[in-house]
Formats: sequence, C-alpha cells, structure tokens
Amino acid sequence: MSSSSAAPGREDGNGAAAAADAAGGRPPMREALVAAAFRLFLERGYEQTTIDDIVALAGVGRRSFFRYFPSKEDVVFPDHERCLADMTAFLAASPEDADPVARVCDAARLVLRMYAENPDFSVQRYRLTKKVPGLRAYELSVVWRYERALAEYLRGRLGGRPDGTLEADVIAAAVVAAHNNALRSWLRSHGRKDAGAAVDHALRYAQSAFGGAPAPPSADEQGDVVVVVARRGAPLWQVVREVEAAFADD
Amino acid sequence: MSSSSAAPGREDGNGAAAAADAAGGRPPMREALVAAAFRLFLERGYEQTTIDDIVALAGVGRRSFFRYFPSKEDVVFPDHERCLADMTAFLAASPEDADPVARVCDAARLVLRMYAENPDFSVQRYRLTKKVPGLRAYELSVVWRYERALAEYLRGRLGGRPDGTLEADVIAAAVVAAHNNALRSWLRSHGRKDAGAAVDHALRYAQSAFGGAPAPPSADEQGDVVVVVARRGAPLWQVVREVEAAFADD
DNA sequence: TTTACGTGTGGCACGCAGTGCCATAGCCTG
DNA sequence: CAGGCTATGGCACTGCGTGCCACACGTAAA
Repeated sequence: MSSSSAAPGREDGNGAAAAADAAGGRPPMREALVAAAFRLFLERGYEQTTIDDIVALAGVGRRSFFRYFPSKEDVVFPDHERCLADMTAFLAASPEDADPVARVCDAARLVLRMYAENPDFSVQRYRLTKKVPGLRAYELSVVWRYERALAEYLRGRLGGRPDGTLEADVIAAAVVAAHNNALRSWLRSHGRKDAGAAVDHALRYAQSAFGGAPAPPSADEQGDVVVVVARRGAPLWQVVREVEAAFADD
Repeated sequence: MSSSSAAPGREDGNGAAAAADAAGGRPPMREALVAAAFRLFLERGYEQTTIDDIVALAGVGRRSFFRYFPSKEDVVFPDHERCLADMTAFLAASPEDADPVARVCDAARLVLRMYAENPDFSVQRYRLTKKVPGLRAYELSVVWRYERALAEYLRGRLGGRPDGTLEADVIAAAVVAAHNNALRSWLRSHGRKDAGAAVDHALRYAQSAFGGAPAPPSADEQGDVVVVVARRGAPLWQVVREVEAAFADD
C-alpha cells in the first residue's frame, strides 16, 4: 500500500473515485481493478502477478478485490456474467414459432458481439488465455455455461422428440464449436478480419448439419415440388438426408 | 495443472486395490491415496476434506500426495491420463482409408470403456463432480483434452477441405457431446442400463448429421411407405418437422 | 564390509488465494 | 443530531501447492 502515514481515510492521488455514483452508474473501482490487473498481467505475466500487486496499483484494499471478483480468474472475464444473462433473457424471449436452431445461432452471435465491442481487450485476453493453463480452464467453464444455456433452451423446444435431450446437447455443442472456431480465427487475426461474416459462415455450416434453415433460404422458385418417399421405420437420419439432398441440388 | 504423472506402472484407478499393499503392485501408495481420498470425499464431502486428512488416513506424508497427484482434483480422475494416451495412440494408428468420423466415434468409445471398467467408482465420481463446482470445472478441462485430440486427428484428415478445421472442430464437439449425453444417462442409472447400446445410439445420431455412414442401420419393417410433399423453397426445418411427425404417428 | 550414489519419502517453511470478522468513513433518512 | 445502511479497509486465519533439506533404504563399486 502507498499509505505512508497512519492517517485513516483516502489520501491517495485519486480521491474522486468513491464520491461519484454509488447507485446506478458503474462502480469505478471495478474498472480500476480490471485496468490495473491487465496492465500487470501483460507486462509481467498472469501467474507472476499477485492480488496484492493489483490492489496496490489500483490503490484499493486487498479485501475489496474479492468483493468485485470472486477469484483472480474472474477479473480476466469481467463481462461474461452480463453476457450470459443477456443470452438467457434472449432465449427466454424467443417466439414460439421460431426455428430453435436458428434462434440458438442468434444467441451465439450475442457472444461475438460482446467480443467485438472491445477488440483490443479481447485480443489481449485471448493471448493471456492461450498461454496460461489456469485461465484456459476457467474459460472452459465459462463456455460451458453458455453451452448449457443453449442446450436447456433446445431441450425445451425439442423435448417432445424421442431423443430430444440428445439432439439438444449435440446441437448446442456444435453451435458453440462453430462459433468458437470463427471467434478464435478472428482473434488470431488481431481483430482485422470480418468477425460477423466468419461467424455467419461457421454457424451456417453447423446449422446445415442439423436440418435447420441455414440462411434466408432465398424464397424464390415457388411452385416447384419435391416428393420424398421413404420406408416407414427407416432410420430418421437417412430420411432427413434425403430431404436435404433433394433441396440442395438446384 | 496438466498432470504429468510420471508414475509408470499399470494401475487403472480401481479403488479396490488396497489389498496389494505388501509388495506386489508397483505403486501401492497411489492406490492408497485414491482409496483414502474417496472414502473421505464420500463421507464428508470434497471441500470438507483437506489434503492433511487424506494423508493422515493413508498413513503417508503430506508431501508424498503431491508427488503422485499434481493437485487435489487430480486424485478424482486418476486414470484419465492413461485413457487420453490410449486415445491418442488409437487415432495415430488409424488406417489411411478409414472413415474419419467413424474412427473418431470409436475413439470416443474408449472413454466409455474406461468408465465401464469400474462402474461403482465411475458412479461415485459422477456424484462428486455433479455437486462440486471445482471438480466440474476440472472435468471440463479433461473433456476438452479429449475433444482436442479428436479435433486434431480430424484436422489432419479433413485439412484439405476449404473449411477443414471448422468441420473438424464441430464434428469433434458433436461426437463428444453425444458420447457424454449417453455416458451421463448411464451414470444416472447407477450403471444399470446398457452403456454400449446407449453410446452407440448417440454416436449414430452425431454421425448421421455429418454425412458419415453411421452403422448397420438395423433393418426392420419394410414395406410401409410415407410420402412427403413440400414446396421447394419452404423452410427446411419445417419440412424436417413434417417428416418427423409423419414417422412418429404410428 | 565399507563407501558412494540414486531413489523414494517425510518434515518444515514459505507464498499466495480466498474467507470471516470487525472497525471505520461516508451517505441517506428520521 | 441520532440512527441505520453501505462501501471500504485491515487484519487473521485456513488450505493448497512448492522448494528445500534430511533421512532411510537398496544397489553397485571399491
């Protein structure tokens, strides 16, 4: 701590912090902690930085760090909690007649949007999580919560089918994997590539694998008729593939 | 973090190996530690059990625990390191003309086999990981390493395609999700259900989504015919839903 | 046998993450 | 001004994980 004298209270250079917005606005201490943490993480490494280093640089007490972040890893992902809440709300507000797979893809795009809002921050964090095994493990648990949110929504919509929960889990995993593939590609390019286009392309692939309507199917060519004939009792996946093939060959 | 247990010796995580304490098994201490840990975890909880409790029950020094397990979590998954090595070797030994998706499904079955070798131990561990968030996070990192092994293999086989890495990531995620869905279903049934059949069914579904030839489709019930008529350009998922409905109402 | 060396083990102390408890300073309401 | 509420800081404590050293045992060499 920089408190050289025994004078209680705030005597550090920045006294403007606490006075402002106790209600409504974002607490400045949280932002200060994130800024101090990332500055130290980038200049000396994550594991070489202790909580005491962070709070000393931010000019706050050690105990306050854990009031805003339950663990050291959480300071690296300061906005995922809000994003997860947004995704849950988005899925809960889905219209009943929406295509579930397309809806889940749109929900995944919310995560991309959060990353794209702060490209520099996202790229820095990507470099950190790639190097530090502990952060990679923590990121996995974060991604897992997104995936569970998608799967729970899909279970609600596909629950009636015989293998509803299986389909829900697999589709959610595929959507998350496609999203992450495009996201990591974008992060590796230092945020230069078009993230939206890459994710759209990846999600379209995942969507196409599960019989969803990938993009706007470009409603043209009406009047055409496709007839599918199948044995009753045939494996459903074969029928689905036949349908897809019939629709694809134009 | 990455448990690089250098203990050579074939052990397979069976908790019932306490008998060979004398001089038979290669590392009796490892087995003793696993047995003591699980006994305490089950009777008083994971977080309520300290390393000192475990080593006291096992009758060894505290320092020795960390010689056999890099962290407290590792003692819960004593055999995954070997299983991951088996999977990597299995994939590396794949014939060139094998169907990559089918090969990856077979690799996933290796994990099921490991779980099925010790049903009681697996069910106990499942109950632990379901309750303790820290163990769940650790399990995610373990599963992630399996998924990466599958994805790396697929990238080698599908690398020539334009979206090879995307397809590899998505297929690996789908296969893992399908496998885990069936595995958890089996674990929830206390190991009573047929694990092999459930995993075969789940993997067949995942395989069918990616154009693989799933498996012997189990020919049955020929003769019945279903006819589906749809407008070309109609949302594909609606058509799929119609097909499913037609197959369901018998 | 003695000596030297490698190996497995126990003991000890330390750093650091995370938590509980309490004191204090500010703000709002009475 | 009194009282309550909230945010913050300051400890002290538990527990995981690590580094270092000492010791006991087996084996090979002198």
